[in-house]
Amino acid sequence: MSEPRGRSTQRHATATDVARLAGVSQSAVSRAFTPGASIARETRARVEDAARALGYRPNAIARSLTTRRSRIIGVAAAYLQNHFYPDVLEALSKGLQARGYHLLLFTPDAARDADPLLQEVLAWQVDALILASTTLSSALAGQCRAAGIPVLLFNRTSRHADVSSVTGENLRGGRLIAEFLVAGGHKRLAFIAGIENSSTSRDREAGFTGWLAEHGHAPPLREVGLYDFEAASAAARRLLARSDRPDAIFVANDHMATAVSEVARHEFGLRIPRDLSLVGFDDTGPARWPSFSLTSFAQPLHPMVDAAVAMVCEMIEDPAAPTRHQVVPGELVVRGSARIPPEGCVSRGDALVWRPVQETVV
Amino acid sequence: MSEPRGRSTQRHATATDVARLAGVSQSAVSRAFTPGASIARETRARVEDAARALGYRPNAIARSLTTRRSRIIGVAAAYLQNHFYPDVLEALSKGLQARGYHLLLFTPDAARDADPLLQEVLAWQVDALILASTTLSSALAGQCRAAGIPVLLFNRTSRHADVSSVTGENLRGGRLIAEFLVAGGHKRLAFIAGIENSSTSRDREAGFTGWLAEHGHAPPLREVGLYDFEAASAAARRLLARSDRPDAIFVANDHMATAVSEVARHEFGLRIPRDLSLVGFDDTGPARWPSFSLTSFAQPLHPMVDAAVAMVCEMIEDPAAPTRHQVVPGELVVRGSARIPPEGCVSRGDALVWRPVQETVV
DNA sequence: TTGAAAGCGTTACCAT
DNA sequence: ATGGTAACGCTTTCAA
Repeated sequence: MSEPRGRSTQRHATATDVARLAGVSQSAVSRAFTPGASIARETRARVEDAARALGYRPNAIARSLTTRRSRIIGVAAAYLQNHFYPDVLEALSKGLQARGYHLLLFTPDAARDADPLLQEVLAWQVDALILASTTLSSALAGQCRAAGIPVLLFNRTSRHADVSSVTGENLRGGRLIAEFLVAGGHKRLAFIAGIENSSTSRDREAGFTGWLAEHGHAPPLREVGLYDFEAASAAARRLLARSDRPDAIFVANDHMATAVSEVARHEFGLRIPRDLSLVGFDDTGPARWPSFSLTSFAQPLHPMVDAAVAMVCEMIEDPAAPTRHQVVPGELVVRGSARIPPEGCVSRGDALVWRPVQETVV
Repeated sequence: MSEPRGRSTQRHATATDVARLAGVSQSAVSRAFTPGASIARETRARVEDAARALGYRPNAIARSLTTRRSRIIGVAAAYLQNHFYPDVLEALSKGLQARGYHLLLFTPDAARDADPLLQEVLAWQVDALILASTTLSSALAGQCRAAGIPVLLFNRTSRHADVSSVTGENLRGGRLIAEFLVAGGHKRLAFIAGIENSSTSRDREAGFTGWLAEHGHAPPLREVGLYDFEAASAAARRLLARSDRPDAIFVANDHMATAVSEVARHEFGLRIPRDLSLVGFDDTGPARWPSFSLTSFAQPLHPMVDAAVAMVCEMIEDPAAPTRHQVVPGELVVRGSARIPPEGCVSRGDALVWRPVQETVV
């Protein structure tokens, strides 16, 4: 071991090493690894041989420094307990990897405030940032935009900052669910919200209560479940312990809806949907299992992720592009957790969905 | 906009800009942002003011290039459907972020083979790689080690490559479950494996069948569930349709165990644990909900993640450190999905765990 | 098509 | 304690 400075015996081969071995210039090596570059067929072959021999791979970090594009996309995610997000993360990662991007994970720590997270995001020169966390203040989004980093909100929007977003049909879903429950003959409706100031929960609620109000129904009872399993369980307990217990609950997402289902059946001995109808939102994970068989407004994963990938790439290509709010259509998937109205169900693929004869358009 | 070349109006401030404004050298700026550097209190203050004024943050990419440490840790994850992994990912990310590392996500695509993934991992100069995917061949681990990158296997081991790992007590868990089921008076046992050649499934099975053999019991029936919800459901159907239907099934993880529970109750009308006992492994997610109330050998998330974080950091500090296989102790959490033996249950915290009077040591 | 050379934004090593 | 300067490994002009 006569190496004077290497901390590891394994010194990575660099483009210069390859150039020396191939008998070409270092620039030629760079060209050999640049898709559209002008290089002679034979030169490329020589470089490739040498590279193989040395186990050379272009250093992505160095490349990022010169190209000023990191090909890294930051993703701030939390609440991975909610099954929707891991699925999103996996699909996003695959989609972006196919386009040569990688996801750098930022996990907001409730203990620390958002600022250090912002600093880290900025430090890493991410090409874009995807916010898939309801928790994170929209302030972060605004600051990144201000710093010139394209930001995409996934499954949420922001009314303060002017930031692009991909969401499901939160408003329409809420309306449809109201109509569905009323058509099912329910008399005492309730809503369990997620986090109060999250756009997703607000929109779903607005659709729900909006439709009810427009059609002369009493406003629903209301509790807050904070998108959390335990908090949603507690909300359910409060609701179900009332003397005027609701006969139908719309829960702002499936994750909380499964909690409500558990409490209703196992703690209150209620039969679903005989004693209580339950409708969720997302149509993911355990909600589909027979034990829950949840009627739920679907947020179609792949269309949403595809839209997100396309938008992110577009924003990177053209940072000046105008903000867009893409809403991906879903449908109300009917299963066994809520009483089924006499009319309006049509089978679609392997699922049953509900389509009111004449949907009231907002 | 007279800027001739900027693609974005927002050009990031560099250390040179800050130096100019603060009236110091660029080296001084670097020192101001380097924790242990020797710099006068007053100089640092001047630099900090200037930095604040310009919105300056050291460029992590450039830093990585000179320090030859990216402070990025690659994590290859898949099967995020299994609730255990999202939890792991979130905890790992938090733990590493606290130590100044970030996770770069690599999602193996079943369609492509592992080689491009390796190339990408290498290109990114990750400081270490955590493999938290049962799918990925251990070949990847070996190649990374060969390239001088510290590799840590999480929730799996490899017998081919000489790679460090953090796992739960797969072997002991399997043995304990065998003992538990026999003590519960079950006569016809079955095992549902994950992926055949995954160390995790193999070890759990080896513990299970090993104990049975040592104590003169017939070998269990066996099916393969591939760690997949649908495949596990199918395995359960095959098992439960037999004329000599098992009276207890040990399923290699909770994710599959919930599938088995669904099939047993909803398709076969079996009552659990009266007609069938079920034991899983992991003690995560839906398994804890009343609907499943799964008896399961716990893999304690935080101890495992803490161990992983510590080991990764250690490996980065000292790449020559010997391989270590850390086994994090767990215990058999007793709930309602399996008949409870007359003796051996002790309450521990808010859970009931099973401790045979005199555990047979391997 | 090719090679030389100038960055990219840092850190690290020198002298001072 | 400080400033000058040489890397780090690459892409990208610019001439040839």
